[in-house]
Amino acid sequence: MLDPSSPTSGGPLAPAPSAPGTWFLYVDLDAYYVSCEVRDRPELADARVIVGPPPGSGRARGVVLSASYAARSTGVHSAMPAAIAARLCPDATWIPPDFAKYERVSGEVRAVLARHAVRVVPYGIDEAAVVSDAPDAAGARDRAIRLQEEIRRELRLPASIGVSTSRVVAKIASDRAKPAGIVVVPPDEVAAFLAPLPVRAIPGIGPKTEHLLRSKGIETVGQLAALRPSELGRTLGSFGRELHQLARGHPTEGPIESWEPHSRSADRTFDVDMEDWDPVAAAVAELATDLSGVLDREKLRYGAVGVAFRWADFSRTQRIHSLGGAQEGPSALHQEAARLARELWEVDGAHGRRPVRTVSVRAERLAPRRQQQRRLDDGPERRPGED
DNA sequence: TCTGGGGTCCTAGGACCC
DNA sequence: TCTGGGGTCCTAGGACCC
Repeated sequence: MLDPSSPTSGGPLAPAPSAPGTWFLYVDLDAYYVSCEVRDRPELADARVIVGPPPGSGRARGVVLSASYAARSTGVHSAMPAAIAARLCPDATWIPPDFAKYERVSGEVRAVLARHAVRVVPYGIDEAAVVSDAPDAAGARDRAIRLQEEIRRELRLPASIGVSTSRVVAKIASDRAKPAGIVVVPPDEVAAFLAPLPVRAIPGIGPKTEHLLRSKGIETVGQLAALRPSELGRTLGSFGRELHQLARGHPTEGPIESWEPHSRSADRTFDVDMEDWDPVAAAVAELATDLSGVLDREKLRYGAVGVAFRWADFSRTQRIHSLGGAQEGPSALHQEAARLARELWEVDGAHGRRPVRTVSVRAERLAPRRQQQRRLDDGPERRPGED
């Protein structure tokens, strides 16, 4: 339910307990997509820029992916519906996203980070934890200053950096460093640094948990620290206990482990909510084909297939089916996706009486394809010609 | 004037087995 | 004739993150 350290892509679940002298430099690129675009169009440097589907571009639905700080001053923020952003900031320059560019630049950033790191652990396209050895806080700060300067000079990108001896504290510090700053939190200052912050500053506390805590009169991390651990554990489970430790200045983090993807999915939102089965079925088939291509490229097998519908009222329903063993190739994916979608449509959607907004096809329980270890396979193997 | 696309983790109930 | 506890798998839903 509550997730203290959910990575987005390419990162491990939890970073390492620091060996003596180990510091985390948590690097967060400011307004990343916008900054990538401004790099190529310097005349927009201080302008109100929004990366997202330009209003009136034909994409009927969409959200702001990234907004420049000038645009944010009008109230625009990431994930805001594009139509609302257009009203708040009518003179914005809109730029359609170019994800290939953002991926490429992200790789360039990682290369720079690697020069200063024992290890670089990416968390999504625009964040990374740089694990670095430094004698003390001053040494770690010097390294952060050099890093930030190199990213600015060589890549023309602004970055904020949080520095501490735990990953989660470094991340929280990087948020406080925005834009383009550096915040260093030595280990003996963690509790004092966190105490005045709103509970939302902690990754894993979102709107729901914030509301729940507020209903108990808790608004700051310092107030969290003052609670009895059992109180927090009762309300928030295992996350509550970790939260309590963190609030008191003792972040608990597991070791960095090698990380493999657990699922891959493909989604499509229709321009208008669908009340007919045929276009829904066609979309499911296309998504299954796309997804199958992704799994092929990544040499992955899958052990379960899921389909989810987001309905016109924005609620979501999903169906997952376990295949009883790892499969590869498109046929099981197509077949199961079609069957599950039909079931959702007929049972949960009452044959179109609940129009569908978004369809999503997912492959789960991924495992690398293995050529040479058949004995160890725990599921049915597909042989040539079996389809 | 409404809400993308891609992910992770946790919880909980029921089935099933020993 | 009635009732254990433990473990695992499956499925659905919820919260959160970039």
